[in-house]
This record gives sequence, C-alpha cells and structure tokens, in this order.
Amino acid sequence: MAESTRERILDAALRAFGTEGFAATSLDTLATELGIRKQTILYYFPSKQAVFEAVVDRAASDLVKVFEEQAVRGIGGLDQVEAIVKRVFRLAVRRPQLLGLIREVTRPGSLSIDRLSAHTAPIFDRARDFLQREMNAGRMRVSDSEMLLLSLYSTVVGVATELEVQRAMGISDSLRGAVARRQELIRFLRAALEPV
Amino acid sequence: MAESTRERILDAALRAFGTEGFAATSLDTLATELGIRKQTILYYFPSKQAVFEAVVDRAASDLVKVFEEQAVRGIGGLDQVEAIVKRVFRLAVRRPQLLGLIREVTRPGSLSIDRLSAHTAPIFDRARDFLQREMNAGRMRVSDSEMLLLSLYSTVVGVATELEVQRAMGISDSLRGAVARRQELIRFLRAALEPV
DNA sequence: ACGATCCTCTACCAATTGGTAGAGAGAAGT
DNA sequence: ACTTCTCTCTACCAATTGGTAGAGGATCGT
Repeated sequence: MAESTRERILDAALRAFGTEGFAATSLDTLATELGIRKQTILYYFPSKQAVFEAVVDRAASDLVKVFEEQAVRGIGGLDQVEAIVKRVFRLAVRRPQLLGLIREVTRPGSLSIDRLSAHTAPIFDRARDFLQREMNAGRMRVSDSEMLLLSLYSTVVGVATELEVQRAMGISDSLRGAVARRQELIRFLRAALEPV
Repeated sequence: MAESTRERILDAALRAFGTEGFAATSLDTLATELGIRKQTILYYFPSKQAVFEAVVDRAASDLVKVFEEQAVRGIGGLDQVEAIVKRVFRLAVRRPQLLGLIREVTRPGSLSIDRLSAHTAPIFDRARDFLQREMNAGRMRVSDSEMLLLSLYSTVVGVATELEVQRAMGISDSLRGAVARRQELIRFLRAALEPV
C-alpha cells in the first residue's frame, strides 16, 4: 500500500494551505488535484476547518521533532544556534509549504493559533532557557532572552521564507542562493550574539 | 467634506486585506462595514482585484514616503539604521494593517507582487548602496550587502508584525511592550552591524 | 428649464462555496 | 449466505461569491 487516502489528503492540503492560504483553498480543487471527490475528503474530516487543524497538528509535530532532535545533542553555545539554523533551512528547502503554513497560522486573524502554540510552547520555553543559560555562562551577549528569541525567530524564518521579497531585491533563489543566504545569515547571527 | 467614498473604501479595504487577506475578504462584508452597497464599490473599481491593487499602490507609496523622508536626512552610520527602525515601528503601531498588507502581498502565491516591488525597488537599491557605502567607510561590519539587507528586512518586519508569535512566546503586546521590543531590536541590530 | 454628469441604489445572475443524505461496491468476519 | 464495516461515489442544497444592467436622485453648467 502506497499511502492512505487520509495521508494523501493531508499532504495536498498542506501544500495548498501553505501556499494559497486557508480561505483561497477550496475542497473541490483540493479533491480534483487528488483525483477524488470532495465528499471523500469530508468522509475523513468533518469540515474544511478540521482538515486545516489536522494539517496544522501534523506540521507542528514535524517541526517540533526537528527541534527536539537537535536540542538533545546539546552542543551548546553559538554552534548550537548554527546547527538549528541549518536544520530550519534544510526544512525550508525540502518542504517550503511547512513554513508557509506557519506563516498562515500566525497571521493576525487566524484561528488555530492556539493549536499551533500548544505544540510549540515547550520549544519556545526551552529555547529561552537555553539563551538565558548561555548568557549567564558568558557565552552570549547579555540581553532580554525573550526579546532576543523573538529577534532570532523573525530573522531566521524571514530569511528562510521571504522568497518573494528576495526576488524583489534581486537575490537569486537557486539552491546555491539558499546556501549563500544561510551562510550570510549565520554570520549575521553570530555577530549579533557574540559576547562583547 | 469629510472623506470621499473612494478613500473610505480604500481605508476599509486596507484594513480587511491587511488582516483577513485577499481571499477571505468579500466585497459584501466590506460594503456592509462601510454602510454602502457592494455595487458602489464596483462603481469606483472595476473588480475586487482592482480594489486590491489600488490598496497596494497606496500602501506602497505611503511606505516609500516614510523611507524617503528619512533617507534624505542622511545621518549615516548605525544611527541612520536606528532612525529607520524607529520609523517602521511607529508605522507598525499606528497602522498595523499596512505591514500586514505587505505580508499578504509577499506571500508566495500572491498576484500584485510586481506592483509592490515596482514601488519598493528604488528603496531597496538605495538601502543596499547605503550599506555598501557604510561598509567601505569602515562604519559597518563587512558582508554581502544584499544578504545583509535581507536579514535586516526580515528581522525588523518580523519583530514589528509577528504579534501572534509574540503572544505564543508569552510576550506582552502592550504599547510599552512595543517600545521594549524596539529597544531590544535596536541593540540586536547594532550588535550585528558594528564593525569588528 | 434642461440635459449631462456623478453617484448610489435595487434587481439579478451564473458560478462556486462548504456541507448533507444516502446509494453502492468491496472486503471481512460470522 | 449474511451482516457489518470501510470507503468512495452521485445527487443535492442553501448560502455566498464577484459581477452586470440599469433605474433614480442629486448637482451642475447652460
């Protein structure tokens, strides 16, 4: 058995929701894309909203897994930050819709934010603690760890996902471009984080 | 005369498109909000898409104006960066939908990207040149000016607009929070940009 | 007084939306 | 042979969508 219908629906839905957005995605086009009928989707999920929530849940746990795998190693210091940035970038290249979905969910008017943050809250907590620990140990510039986390998040996710802005700036979006972007981003973050 | 109907439509459309997004905004609800009929909107604009484009045009030129006013002063160095960040923040607090609209337009699947970048391209060019000049003068850490601009853009726009992420991180979104966020962001950017 | 222009309205419309009801096919257990 | 369960389908539906056609009321210059 290749892949269950349910999984295929979730895959297609992630792609659609992650690029077009929730409102712009219709169950009909989603079904047509899969070569099935809309009612088949509604057999597996009670509503469109439910499909979205299932997609968010799966995407969130995928994301969390990526972070936890890295966190466990515990290299420490700026190398740890670098390792995580690299992972995020690999994810952004391999499954761009995943970060696109995050962008969709974190939009002001969105529902399902609580669903996402239920998954990510522990990660954020751990990240904040990590930053605080590194600061205390003198391995990182001292600042408000919460705000610093926000800055880091914005920078990494932005550089990884703002492909259209890059195009507007005239930056190539080839694979080589992604590597260059990542390198420059890491230099940027190291400079911002290094203790004085 | 208070405000022309056309302007009122554009105001409401900016708010709606900037928060709910293009697809999730219907002409009917937009009209109801304004106490007029949908057909009145379609008198001023040939289609929903045309409303969106007009909103994008106006928002873009508002944004460009903010940057140009600052660029003309030409303080130079990191103080100039700080001044611009402050302006972006003031904008984000006063008219959050404006940056929300940018986020909407720069989404992967969006139309009207070219419309936006037609406005912003000169700004980006000027900003890149500015960074390059500062690097050459030894007032800024040397790096790829294009990539650096992308990092700066991501960080500033992210910190200014990712309110829901902040909520998920447990950061207060009060006005005082905005000031604290701005200060921390500026410290972050100064650290990232200062020459070694 | 009169036409023209500007503006907002009522009345529709075809297409699409998310969702319901239930038929039927197939496999599995009894 | 029988029921039961799983799955996908056809057939509909009410509501909403963006958009068209055109009436009617102002306000204007003449």
